[in-house]
Amino acid sequence: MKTLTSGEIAEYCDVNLRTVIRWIESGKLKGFKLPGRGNNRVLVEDFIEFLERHDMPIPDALKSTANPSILIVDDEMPLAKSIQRVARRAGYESHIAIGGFQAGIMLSQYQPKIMTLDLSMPGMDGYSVIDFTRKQSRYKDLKIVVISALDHISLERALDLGADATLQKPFSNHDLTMVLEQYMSM
Amino acid sequence: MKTLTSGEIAEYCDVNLRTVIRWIESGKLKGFKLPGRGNNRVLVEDFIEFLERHDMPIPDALKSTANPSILIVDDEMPLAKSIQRVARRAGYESHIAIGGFQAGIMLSQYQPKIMTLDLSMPGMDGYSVIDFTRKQSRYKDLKIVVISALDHISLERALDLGADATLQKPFSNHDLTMVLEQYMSM
DNA sequence: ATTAAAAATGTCACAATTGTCACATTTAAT
DNA sequence: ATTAAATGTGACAATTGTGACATTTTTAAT
Repeated sequence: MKTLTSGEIAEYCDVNLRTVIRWIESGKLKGFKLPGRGNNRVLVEDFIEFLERHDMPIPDALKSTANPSILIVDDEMPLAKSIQRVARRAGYESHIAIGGFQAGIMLSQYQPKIMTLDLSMPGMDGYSVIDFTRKQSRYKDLKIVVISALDHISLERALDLGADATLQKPFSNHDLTMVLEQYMSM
Repeated sequence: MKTLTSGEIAEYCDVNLRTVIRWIESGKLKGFKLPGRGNNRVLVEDFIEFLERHDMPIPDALKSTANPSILIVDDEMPLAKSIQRVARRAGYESHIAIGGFQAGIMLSQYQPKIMTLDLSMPGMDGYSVIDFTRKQSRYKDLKIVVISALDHISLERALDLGADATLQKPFSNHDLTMVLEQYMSM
């Protein structure tokens, strides 16, 4: 639960400390007060939300602290491993989730930049995963890469629900690398 | 009677340890001292009361105590709703997750005190959910109540994997209430 | 364009709170 | 029992909040 002081925010925004305090007092910037004399603290996420709401630039120092990772959701271990190999060769850290439950837990745990999702997992509705994720504002920046052997119509539907890209099986390592690189650099 | 050290509180509040000790000394935060040199300890409930009194954010890890809730994992909406009714009558807040992915996300989001889990969900391996959850230290205090129409052997296996209680379908509202009350009061 | 009023931001000094540091001591872990 | 990690303390440094007022920027009307 990282927080920022009014002074730090003042510096980030290149603005006077007095002004930051006024933003907080007027409710424009959500914050809370320490019990002492009421020194202000702001959650980083609230500050970022504030910056985005006002189209203000986000300081590099606040852009996702952890090194960005990829979450591979697939119940076929060999395929998952293969995707992981490609990711590693491209220089990215990744984690494998077998099944929906693990995927949900690991998604919130690792806050990955990209989630690759196998649509044709037995007994797991990939569409609802996409749909549910997209309705959570917390994951609005997550890139969803759908992987599937299904037909064109199915991939289209995934895109409609909010997937960012699709890869039809079988796909080349090169294609996968391209997609990963594209989104990891965003 | 879980307690927190001054250091843990400092971390939760993203504040210096010195400051936490001052809060305690000035009576703003209720605590007590160990016999040794007087190292400080604070009851979780006192800490939460303190946070609420000052409109400070409550760390995820403490949500299960601050706002105890029940996560109902079931893909049969009628049954899920019925469990929710029982929970509400007993005075507990609850959320329904349809499918494993939602369950995973909502588990980390709400940090519930209890998770009811339908073992016989099509295409979702309830056992692996139990197993995976139990291996995460984060959820070591989560109570897992398995609900199923399966035979005794299956329920036994769930317990072996780490479930805390089982309810065989059909179950009475009374039995469910008993189980919920037992764990919610822990 | 010009101008005046309104709103937002900056300045300054002082007091209160919070952070830092080194070191002794206690807890926790092995 | 031994060792590593966490905690308490005092003195002092740095940051922060506040009120009153000066400046700047925005808005609206002419």
